[in-house]
Amino acid sequence: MTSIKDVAREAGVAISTVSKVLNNYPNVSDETRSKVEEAAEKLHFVPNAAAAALSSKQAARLALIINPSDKFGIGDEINMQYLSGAILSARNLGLDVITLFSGMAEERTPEQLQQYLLAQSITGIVIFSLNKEQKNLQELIRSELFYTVTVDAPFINAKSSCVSIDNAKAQYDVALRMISENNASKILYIAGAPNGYVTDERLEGMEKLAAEKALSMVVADGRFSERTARTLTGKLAMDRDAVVCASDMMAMGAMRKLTEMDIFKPVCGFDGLSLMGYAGKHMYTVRQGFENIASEAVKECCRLMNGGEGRKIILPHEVVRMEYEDVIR
Amino acid sequence: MTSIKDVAREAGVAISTVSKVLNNYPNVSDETRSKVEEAAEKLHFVPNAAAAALSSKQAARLALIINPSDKFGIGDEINMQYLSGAILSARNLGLDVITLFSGMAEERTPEQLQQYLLAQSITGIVIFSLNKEQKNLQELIRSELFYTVTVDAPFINAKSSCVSIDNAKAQYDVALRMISENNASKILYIAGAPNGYVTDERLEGMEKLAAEKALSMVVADGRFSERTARTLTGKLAMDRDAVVCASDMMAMGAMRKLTEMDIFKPVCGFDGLSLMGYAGKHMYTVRQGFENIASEAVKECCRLMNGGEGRKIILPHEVVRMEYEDVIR
DNA sequence: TTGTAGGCGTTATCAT
DNA sequence: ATGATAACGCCTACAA
Repeated sequence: MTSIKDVAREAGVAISTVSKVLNNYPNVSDETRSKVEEAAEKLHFVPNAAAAALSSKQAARLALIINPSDKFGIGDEINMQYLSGAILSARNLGLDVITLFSGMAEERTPEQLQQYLLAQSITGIVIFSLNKEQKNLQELIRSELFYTVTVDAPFINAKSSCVSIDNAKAQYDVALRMISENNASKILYIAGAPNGYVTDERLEGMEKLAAEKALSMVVADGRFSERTARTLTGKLAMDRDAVVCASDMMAMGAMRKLTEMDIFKPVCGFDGLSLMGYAGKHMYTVRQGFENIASEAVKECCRLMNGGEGRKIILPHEVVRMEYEDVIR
Repeated sequence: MTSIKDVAREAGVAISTVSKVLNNYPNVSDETRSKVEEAAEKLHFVPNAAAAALSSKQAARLALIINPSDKFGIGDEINMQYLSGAILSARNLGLDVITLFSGMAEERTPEQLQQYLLAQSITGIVIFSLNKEQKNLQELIRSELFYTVTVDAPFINAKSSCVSIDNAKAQYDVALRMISENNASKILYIAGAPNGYVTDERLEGMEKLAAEKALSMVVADGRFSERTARTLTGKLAMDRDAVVCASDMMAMGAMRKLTEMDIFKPVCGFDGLSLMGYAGKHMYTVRQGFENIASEAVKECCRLMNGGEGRKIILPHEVVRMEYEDVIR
């Protein structure tokens, strides 16, 4: 492993000079600079990240914490996009990244978690889909020991920002679209889980729509569960015109139940999962740009690390209809 | 950040003594040991990974390279499980991990890739679902600069092992099960992509079955594409008794086409995606334990790093039928 | 059994 | 503009 020392010898200069060249410091003659660059090139020099980190040149490390819902399955599409967007963005910003699953975070005490992250030289954390039950992570955010960015959870302080789409607006938009096209006025709204921060926001959007359009609305707690949504649909959808669901998985459950009952009522979802294309019912849903969200979250974390203030970032969403032909490859 | 120095002061011993205790060296009195352990506990001491790495105690770093097929979608379930299994396993072994997407690897020259990995102090690499077109990664393996483990690709040398299920056997097993239950003798086999290493193995298993059971078999190249499988089914399935697909996505395409044509023929897939539960046709498929595979791959990489020989590891598979009730939550 | 001291590869401060 | 040199936190002979 060739080190800065070898480069210095090869170029016939001091170690510190090499360091200056490598880090683009001023006060280095062009001549010396090119000499050093040549030597580095020739020896295939690669700076040692660990050593650089040790000597205070903290190449900031980010921890990405993703939240696989229960076991794995259809919804992982979302996490994969989060990861992809975040990792790519981090590389562009020259940030080192480690990936963690939220389980690892909640399994240990807040202190252990902190220490672990410190030991890993973590300076920033991006948490995807934090929910109200993850107390450890929340405490971590509040401790302000690290710069944190939460996706879909409203935590803001001096060292933390949050990013998400406008969930209320999105829920309003997608429901409005479906209701208008189908002349529906009696709605079953299957909400998300009480422990989800987006649940309230989406419900709020729905209530606004109901008020504006004088809709009759029944609200049920679907817990983001396909099975629960299916049951609820069986019980509550009979006298309704349409079913609005706070997630695609629940929309799938609702639609399936309706099909089983051999009646058709329009259903809409939320997230834009490919799975929706398989339903064959042209359901409207909200497409969130997960990769973009993750990318922005990482950038925001970077901004915080550079002294920026914590803030709330709202990203765009889009109402779409998922067709089989569009989702298959 | 509390360091080994603080622990030493707190325990009233020398730094080196603390180090010895922490690294389980012999020749430390029980008394001193417990004194140090107490101090470490009290101060929430966690060794600094970067520093440890610097001073020859190379806490090996692993790079996980995952291969998102084209864009994101249903199949990401697999990659998430790979990631989860690998990250968990790595943590248990005390390995540091970075996650990369294969795109990043193929975008740069082999040299750039090497340099990047060296700069990151990577010593081991686990590559999931490598295919024949990824020349950069293949060159990386052959260079023997790093210890590598490939999943589902047959690369073995002094510093690399491979792990996978027995694809031939698995294809044989699942097809046999379906064929027996349906008394099928004229088969359409929709194979995977020519650039996939598992494609040939699975075909081989299928050919063995065809020979043994004297089946009439038509083989088509489905390229692991749902759309292609759909087209092929339309063209070739008419006079067949059953359709065997080398992937679940293709099985979905085949089944959908058959449904559209309003005829029923048994179809089986390969992988065990949750999506199969939504088909409502009780298709057989092969469940691979992706988490377990990833976990074993990481362990194997660790073994290589400790001087083990490169080898081939075969993990178990299981023929299952995916039911809606089993996959939903 | 315990402590001392040198070194890992960089960066940063301060002379020169 | 350049070069010594002291950290950074830890490991490891080697000395006591």
